[in-house]
Amino acid sequence: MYSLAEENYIKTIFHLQQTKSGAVSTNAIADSMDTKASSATDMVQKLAEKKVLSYIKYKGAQLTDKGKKIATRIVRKHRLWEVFLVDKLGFHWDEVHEIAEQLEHIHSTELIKRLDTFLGSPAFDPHGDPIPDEHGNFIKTEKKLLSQLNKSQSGVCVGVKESSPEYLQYLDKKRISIGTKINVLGKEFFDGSMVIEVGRDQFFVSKKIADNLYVQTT
Amino acid sequence: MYSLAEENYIKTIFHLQQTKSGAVSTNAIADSMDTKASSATDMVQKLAEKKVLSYIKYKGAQLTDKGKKIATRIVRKHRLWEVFLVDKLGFHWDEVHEIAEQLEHIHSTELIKRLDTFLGSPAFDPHGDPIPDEHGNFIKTEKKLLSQLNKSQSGVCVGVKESSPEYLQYLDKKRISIGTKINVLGKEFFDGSMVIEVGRDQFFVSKKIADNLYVQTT
DNA sequence: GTTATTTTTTAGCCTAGGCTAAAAAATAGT
DNA sequence: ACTATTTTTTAGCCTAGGCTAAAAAATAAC
Repeated sequence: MYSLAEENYIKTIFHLQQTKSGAVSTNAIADSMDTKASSATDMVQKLAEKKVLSYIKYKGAQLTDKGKKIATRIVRKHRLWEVFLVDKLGFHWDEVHEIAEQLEHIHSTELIKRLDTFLGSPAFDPHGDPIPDEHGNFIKTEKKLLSQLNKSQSGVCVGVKESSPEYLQYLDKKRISIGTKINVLGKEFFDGSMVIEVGRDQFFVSKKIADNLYVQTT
Repeated sequence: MYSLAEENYIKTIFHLQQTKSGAVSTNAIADSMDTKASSATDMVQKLAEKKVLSYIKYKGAQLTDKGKKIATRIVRKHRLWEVFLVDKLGFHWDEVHEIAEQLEHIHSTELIKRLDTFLGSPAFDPHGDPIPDEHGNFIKTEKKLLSQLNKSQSGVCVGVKESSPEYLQYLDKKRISIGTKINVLGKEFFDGSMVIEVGRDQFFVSKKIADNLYVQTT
């Protein structure tokens, strides 16, 4: 059994090594956890002893298979609870992250098995992120960022990269959610901004907006 | 915000002062929490500073109104989650206590409000214990212990005093659950044992069994 | 290829919550 | 009422996880 602190470190390292390949630095861990590098070093050393990750001094940490398994279990729990909060309790997708952050640490495999069944074994969470199955397998999706599309291409919104309440509320205002079709009417190469069509509306989006929306192209 | 440890102490003290009136001793707290009296003393002193309880050295602790409010909120959460686990996820009533013990510490008033609505604002948990409302009010029930009934009296099972898996499984085997009608056919005053009728079955129960079953008499 | 700067680690300290052993207060036995 | 016993508290120590400041390694800059 792993402590709350250990689980949070494992999860953070897992997410960090998804984006950047190779070992993740103690500084990167500390930054994304709002703690100090010295604390991260301590914990990483402890987790290395427990064979959850491999760690080379001054080089960084990398989860072992054991560590990845622990991490995916936590991610699975987090995302299933998010589905519960949105689908069953009627929360809005921008409100659930913090609560799921706590729920993901409830220890009971039976609970998570039953929750999964209750929710109909969903494959994606409310933000469009895939939910790993019991064995830790993610569904592979070849999603692109909206910013990678060109003029007159189109895609269906499948998720967001950043899920801050501000961003999610922006999307809401523009009536963009999972499943929404988006047509790129124009793209400005100077700053990466776009004019897009959503339903009957046409409007301008900055590169920052387009950089954080995942779409599936057909 | 109170820490996990603090919440657990508050809850334990609340439950202890339900049964025995007056201040509860640090030893009693320690016993029912599987910890040492010295630890209980430390925590009780800390909670007294926070005005959660009043504490007189060598005399014991008593929750203040503030403390009782915190406690009932935890109890409300615990019992609502138990209803969720049984009603929605199909757990058996003897399996849910430990999981609810963890879920009761999730901090979000919005969550608990929505969970309550989702469950249809239940008044009792799966063990027959009343669920306090948002304001901390319990429904008053004048339930008796089965052992308090006499020959040819009868009652309806409304809850259990001890909820160990062993006991709950015993009740299950005998087909006794919330709502089951029980007739007392005979009572032995020497040892308090009884012969009772449940449905078509008639069988012997020891005082220990009868001492842990709450019934509502009509 | 030295020197300057940044990154990472170590050393030492702090708080929360435990524990043990000893001291002090309360209670019981005579 | 005075011991003996039990209960409760205190004192001092331990571990998990943090933090700061200093040291050490890695990287960048000439």
